[in-house]
Amino acid sequence: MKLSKRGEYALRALIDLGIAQELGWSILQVSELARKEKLPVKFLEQILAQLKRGGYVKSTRGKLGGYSLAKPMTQTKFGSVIRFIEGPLAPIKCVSQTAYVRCSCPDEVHCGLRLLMLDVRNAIAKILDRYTLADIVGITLRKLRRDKVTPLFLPRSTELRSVLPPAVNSLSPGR
Amino acid sequence: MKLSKRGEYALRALIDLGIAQELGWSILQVSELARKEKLPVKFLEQILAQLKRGGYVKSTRGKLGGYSLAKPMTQTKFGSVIRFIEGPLAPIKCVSQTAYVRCSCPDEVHCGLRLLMLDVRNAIAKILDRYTLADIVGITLRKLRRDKVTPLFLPRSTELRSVLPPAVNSLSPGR
DNA sequence: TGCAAACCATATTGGATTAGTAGAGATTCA
DNA sequence: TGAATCTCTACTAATCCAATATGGTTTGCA
Repeated sequence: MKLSKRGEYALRALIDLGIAQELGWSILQVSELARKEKLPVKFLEQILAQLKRGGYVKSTRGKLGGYSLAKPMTQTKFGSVIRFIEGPLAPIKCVSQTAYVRCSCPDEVHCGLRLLMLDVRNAIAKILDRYTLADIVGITLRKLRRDKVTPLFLPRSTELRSVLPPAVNSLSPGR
Repeated sequence: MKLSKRGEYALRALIDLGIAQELGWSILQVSELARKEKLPVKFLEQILAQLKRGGYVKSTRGKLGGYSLAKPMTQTKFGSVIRFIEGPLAPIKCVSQTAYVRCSCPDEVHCGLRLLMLDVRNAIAKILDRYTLADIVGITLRKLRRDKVTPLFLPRSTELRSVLPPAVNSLSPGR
């Protein structure tokens, strides 16, 4: 029932890009993302390239380049991303809705295991196909604000710092 | 989110042993189990040995030996078996109830991914920790009877056949 | 123009896991 | 004794995982 590191990092990156976007950053560099989440840069690079091929992020090259979200956060469902990175959500393929394969059991119709795993698959899909990046980014930001924590995307050069949205350290503190 | 073959075969074997028990067989041989489910004998042998170490089945050696369930079916929860064979149910360790490990993210409390995965973990655990072998065996048998299908554990010797419960082919046909 | 900072593409690697296979040994019943 | 069963250990081929390595190409700017 495991999410691979690749999948985990992909989701982390998307959420961070979402938070950044919400705070007014148009773009984040791989190095910045890697530093914030403490991930290996080159591995994350690969993952972002994959996410780009999947249409979840877009990139601009060259100096001042980086990655940003390719579409509205409400349109990125976690189920979709995880299926793209990891494969079907279903624990066994004979209960997958998106990648069904008949299993080796002699009588699929009366297979109790199948019934159980179908339940599990549905429970997973119900969550992952409902929540979008917008939901999680929203929740995260609300929690951060409530606890008065500043989400930090530290720029590395003074030039960049001057482009930061001025209100970063004084976001409406919530209730 | 995958269940390994090892895990799948383990659950299949337990369900079959349960069905057999319910139909009056006291014991099943590995070879018989393997034939019914079309699994590699030697691999299944290993798995059953593991299930025995976990206290889920018991064995008797020698001729006429085989495997049977070690405890009442109501006491074998699927969550327990899967944890034993496969490890924690949680997609990432920082949301595992039984095998928590802190993850590498900088701020666990405000991690949106964690929140999402916690939801997934709970949904999985809710199902797998609720259903017992008794439930699934019961459901399977009801379905088989309703459709008038005979669950076959064909004995290979005539000696054994004479010990079969006589009512196998005339189980109460259900509604 | 040149250079540094970014993304892009492909190959390689070490380790772990998966899904078995192989073979000899121990136990039991007839 | 012999056949049928479980038991134990070792081995393996293939795949996947999580990176790492290397060398590109593109772009902004001094």
